[in-house]
Amino acid sequence: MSEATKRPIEGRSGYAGSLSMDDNGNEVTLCGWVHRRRDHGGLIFVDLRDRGGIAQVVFDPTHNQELHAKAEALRSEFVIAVRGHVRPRPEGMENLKLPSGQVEVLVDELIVYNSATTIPFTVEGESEVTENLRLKYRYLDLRRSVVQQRFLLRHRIIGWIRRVLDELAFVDIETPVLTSSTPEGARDYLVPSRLHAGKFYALPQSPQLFKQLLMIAGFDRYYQIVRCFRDEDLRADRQPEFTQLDLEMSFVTREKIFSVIERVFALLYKEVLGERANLTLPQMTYEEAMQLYGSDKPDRRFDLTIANLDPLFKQSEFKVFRKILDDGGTIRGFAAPQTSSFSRSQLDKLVDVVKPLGIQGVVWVKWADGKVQSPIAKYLSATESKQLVEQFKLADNHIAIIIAADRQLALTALGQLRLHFIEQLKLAPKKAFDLLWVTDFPLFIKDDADNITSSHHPFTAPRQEDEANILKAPLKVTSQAYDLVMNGHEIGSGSLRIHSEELQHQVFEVLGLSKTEIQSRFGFFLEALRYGTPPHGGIALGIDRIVALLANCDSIRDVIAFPKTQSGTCLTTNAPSNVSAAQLKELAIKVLSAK
RNA sequence: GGGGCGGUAGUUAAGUUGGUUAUAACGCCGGCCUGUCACGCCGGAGGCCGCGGGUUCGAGUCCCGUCCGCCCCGCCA
Repeated sequence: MSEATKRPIEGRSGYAGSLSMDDNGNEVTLCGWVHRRRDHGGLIFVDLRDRGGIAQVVFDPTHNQELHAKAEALRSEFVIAVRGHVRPRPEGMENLKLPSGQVEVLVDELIVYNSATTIPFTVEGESEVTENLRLKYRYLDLRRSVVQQRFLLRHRIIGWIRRVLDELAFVDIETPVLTSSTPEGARDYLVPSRLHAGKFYALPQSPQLFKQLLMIAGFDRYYQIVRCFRDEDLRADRQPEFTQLDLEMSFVTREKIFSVIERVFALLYKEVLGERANLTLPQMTYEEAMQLYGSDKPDRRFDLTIANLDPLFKQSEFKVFRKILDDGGTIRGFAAPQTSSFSRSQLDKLVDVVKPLGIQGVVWVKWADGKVQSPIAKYLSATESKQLVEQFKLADNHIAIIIAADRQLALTALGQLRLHFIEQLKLAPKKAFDLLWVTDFPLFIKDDADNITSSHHPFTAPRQEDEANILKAPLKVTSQAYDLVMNGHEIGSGSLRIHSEELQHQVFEVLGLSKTEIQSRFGFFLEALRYGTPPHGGIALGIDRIVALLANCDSIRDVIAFPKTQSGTCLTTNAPSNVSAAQLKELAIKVLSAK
């Protein structure tokens, strides 16, 4: 038994990373992991790591022979505590890379709480380890400083959100996780009910109806940072369970809701950028966004906006373009600086991205050596070429992409190509973050099977002037829905809600629900609307996406402690897993096939 | 459901037209070293080349299937 274990160390005096000259001469106790050991035969240096960072601790045989011998057995990731005195490093031996690099701790006591076998990958730095290994050993991955920083940021972001909303008199209320299926469009996760054989709970895709009921109850301002579930295929920005800031307000205008969110983001910007941001975010209608960016979530950090070329080609001799126009189609395009040089065939290939959309007529035009180069160059008149160059302000070696097609198709395709070119040409964004509101979405859209569905969700209010047209011309109705868009990602979505039973019933009718269906699924809600429902509205923000963007991560997996893989499994725990026959029997469930 | 990329020591990668004993770096183990901080020097161990089949005298390499991971389309308001 060493001296140390006879006199147990009682708690740490602080975090390793925060040691500085202010602690000079003080006795400190540090607890953590052996980050690295440098054994000089004589002196042994150990980088002790904890949540706060790293401090160098020194074992000197001339100071304590026994302790030095003990330190020789230390290895990476051993869990230790040391007590010792802080002293300045010798002249010229300071480590400027380390915040605590001015000082070190000469150790008087050492406890080894636990050894560690060689870990699968190093905790040090931003080592490139494949993600499946990182996820299998996520608890080791989470020891790494860069990874830890993201979760500390996430914690601070959520802290700011709660403080702002608390200040604005919002009430945090929890809603059920075991609930009934609500029509958010996505597939539900189902939970079998043991007490009601054959019946299922659904995990919430959002607490939509509950928060509206809370408005009817009179809470006036509600929020919740809440887990939501959607059983759909995964992506870099989509996980089956994700965290939402869900909020709802009564007696409110759209602008009031915007201002609450803008206040939140002012603080988040300050947290991340250290600067106070503009409190009023720009707004753009859905229509404008589609026209200029070919997307309802425009990435305005880049120019390359889409232009309408109909007037230019109105009188064109080029039959292909003329025919499209005569058939009620449109000709649109955007221009891009060609930062790297692409050959004809490379340009042809770049444009292939939109083939799956069914676009045939994608045409590139390159301005080089004072003339227009393009597969269709010979069909264009001199005036048309000249106007094209002028309209797009084409400088040398710039390119323009033109699509002639049905309006919706042309815009969506150009929107995709625009993003594709930004990526391929490695264009630099104009700023780090761009936030805006996209407003005035259509209330309904047609799906592939030509059915009418809600473009937001069925509880979204139409514009007041459109209310009368709901049943007559539903597809022409504009909603009071809005999205919050950051750097081309939808990070929030909300609306003013319907608060009249009659209107709500009409919307269900438009969606093709029968009277019985409406009654059985939403009867409770329609009834609730009868008992004095205030006008209300709200929004839900995707916390994972926001944190990922602010932390400059490519995937929301990087800001979720234990995320799922693309096939929905958890590599740390191996979920989902088999259950016993007894469990299934209890739930009255028979599994038809299993892998 | 579909398209693309990847899987080789503990880790990250290289591995040519199929050809002797599958390389390197880091890590690991042992030795030496009193001012290092990516410590240094010397030595050593370490392989189901994702898995299964096929072609071949011979497969990490070619073919088929399959599993896992990632990106995307569909899907997800």
